[in-house]
Amino acid sequence: MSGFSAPHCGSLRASDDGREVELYGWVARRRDHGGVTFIDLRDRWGLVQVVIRSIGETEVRNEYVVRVKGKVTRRPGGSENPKMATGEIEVVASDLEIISEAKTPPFEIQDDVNADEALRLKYRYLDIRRPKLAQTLELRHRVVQSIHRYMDAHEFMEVETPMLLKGTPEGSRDFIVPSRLHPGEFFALPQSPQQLKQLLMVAGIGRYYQIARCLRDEDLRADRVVEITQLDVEMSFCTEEDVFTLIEGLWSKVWKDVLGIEIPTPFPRIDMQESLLKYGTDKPDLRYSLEIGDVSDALRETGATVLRSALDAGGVVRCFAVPGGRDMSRRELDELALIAKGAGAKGLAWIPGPLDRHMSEGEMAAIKAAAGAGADDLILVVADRRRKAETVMGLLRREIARRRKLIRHDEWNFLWIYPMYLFEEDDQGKLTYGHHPFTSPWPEDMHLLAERPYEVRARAYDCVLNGFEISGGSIRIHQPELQERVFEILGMSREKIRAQFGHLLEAFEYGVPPHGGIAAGIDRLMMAITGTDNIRDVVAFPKTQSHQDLMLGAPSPVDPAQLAELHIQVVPPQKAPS
RNA sequence: GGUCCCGUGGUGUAGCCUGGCCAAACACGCGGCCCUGUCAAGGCCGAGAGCGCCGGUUCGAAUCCGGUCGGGACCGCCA
Repeated sequence: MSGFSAPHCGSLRASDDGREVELYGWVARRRDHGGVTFIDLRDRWGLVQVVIRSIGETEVRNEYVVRVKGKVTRRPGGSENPKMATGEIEVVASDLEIISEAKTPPFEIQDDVNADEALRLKYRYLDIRRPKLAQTLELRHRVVQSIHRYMDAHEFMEVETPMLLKGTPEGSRDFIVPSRLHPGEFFALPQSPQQLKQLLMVAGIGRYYQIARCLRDEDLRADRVVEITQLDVEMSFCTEEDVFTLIEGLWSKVWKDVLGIEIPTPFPRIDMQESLLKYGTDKPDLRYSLEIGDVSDALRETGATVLRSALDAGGVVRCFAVPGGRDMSRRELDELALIAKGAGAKGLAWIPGPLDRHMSEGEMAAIKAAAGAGADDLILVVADRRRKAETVMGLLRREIARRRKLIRHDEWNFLWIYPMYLFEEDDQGKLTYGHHPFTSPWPEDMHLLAERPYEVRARAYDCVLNGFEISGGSIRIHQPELQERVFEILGMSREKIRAQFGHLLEAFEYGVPPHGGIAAGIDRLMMAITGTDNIRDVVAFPKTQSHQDLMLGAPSPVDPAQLAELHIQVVPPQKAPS
């Protein structure tokens, strides 16, 4: 018998009683009682207890790989272990062979051990032996399989797109790959198959999907990795309502398949601007309320100079109530202020607090009303430029929810951010696109394009789950005249457009169907499903914040000959004089 | 590009603020011995770090200061 046909350690049950088996696995734990020794044998499917009595020397240690022959037996009455899935039975060994010995691992292979993450990443193959991580990977597999079944059932065709693409100066920074055959020229790795999927629509595929790897050379966060996996979808002759229905159906199916849970559809929709105002983010977590209010107008004449000066500079004053927050210590408030300052705020005010005596009764009442504050509540107040105030309030709102345990953890809170807006203001106050330059405006807002572009709604949408942006997309522009107008408003030159999007625009001259789509980040989806706030928990081999693979030791220098072949010369960074 | 947090045996922590009582403590793990029903097995014994690295202050540094490396969180960035 080989290990392939052998039963799994973790799969044995009382119904296997009496069965002669051969098991392969790792020694998870050993309990030596002198005359009898118990071994918990582990494989991907779980643990089973092996009983060893008088079969000679059994010098097995933790993490040894062994083969055990024996008989599945019901445990003696009273010695069943209800904490183990295999706890009703045990395997009485008749033979044990050590296949491979093992050094003591650098950390204990146990779910509750909280070893340093760098160490876990270096020995990721040991980390994955921990049942929790192995189960997360399996869950991820089942989610992806469910997605494939659903997309296939709806007649979407999976088409693979190239990994070596043309670079784009727009959007995220590209990872580039040198061309050996074309000195000085480079490919770019895909940030997403965006243009290719639109070309597939021109090609008449109609319904396309792909579970695609995408790479973005940007600085990392707790919910961002360099190499992301996304479900990429595009379809022809569709409206946003079709996309909503498709994706709501998809998540319903996945939740039912994988978690056995019915989720209610359709999902609620929230206007992007409303989300930024009320929740301080474009991906609100509505498993807790803590709604933010604006009190800018009520404080125009206030005597509280810190607030007044922010307003005079064109900023806003925002606030929200911390339920029962009057019990917060000065120390805790200082910590919150530190968080606010860390996010770039000038400061944090609270009521009741030192600012009270500079404000009129009317102003205080307005703030209490806007925050919806009760008698025991404390109100947090931030005054700053609008975007900064939103960021800071969003951050504080999340922090308060965590600290005061206001999150309803049993809830799956799906929602659409819709509508979004076609244009945004960049740091220099210049107009730029909100989603991407092919996003279609709302037909009824066309008259605003020239005069009030910021008010033009976009046929773009994000799907948010428990505060994670799990997908986003849009209906694309397919009319050349409209596309040209949008480029014009964005101030893009004809040459720039030709160089970057020429192939797409040319394709559109050969009969383009109206089309739209969406991309869903599988990594963030898995974060929401598993309830982790660390994206590395749902990736088999993640990189660090500084893009390093601690296990492989990548990136690493390459041989000069290899560089020469690629016509590349390395210029070491200049160390700045200190 | 910026701000902040962390770095003590194999692992996780305590000690650091308020320098000497620390040739560093506790738990787990590891090694040996005992033990026929444990399952975080138990009992006894034992080994294992000079406190990420470099430099400074001091009679004296894990503890204070500067730099540096590594990890993490956040702002910017991520169409």
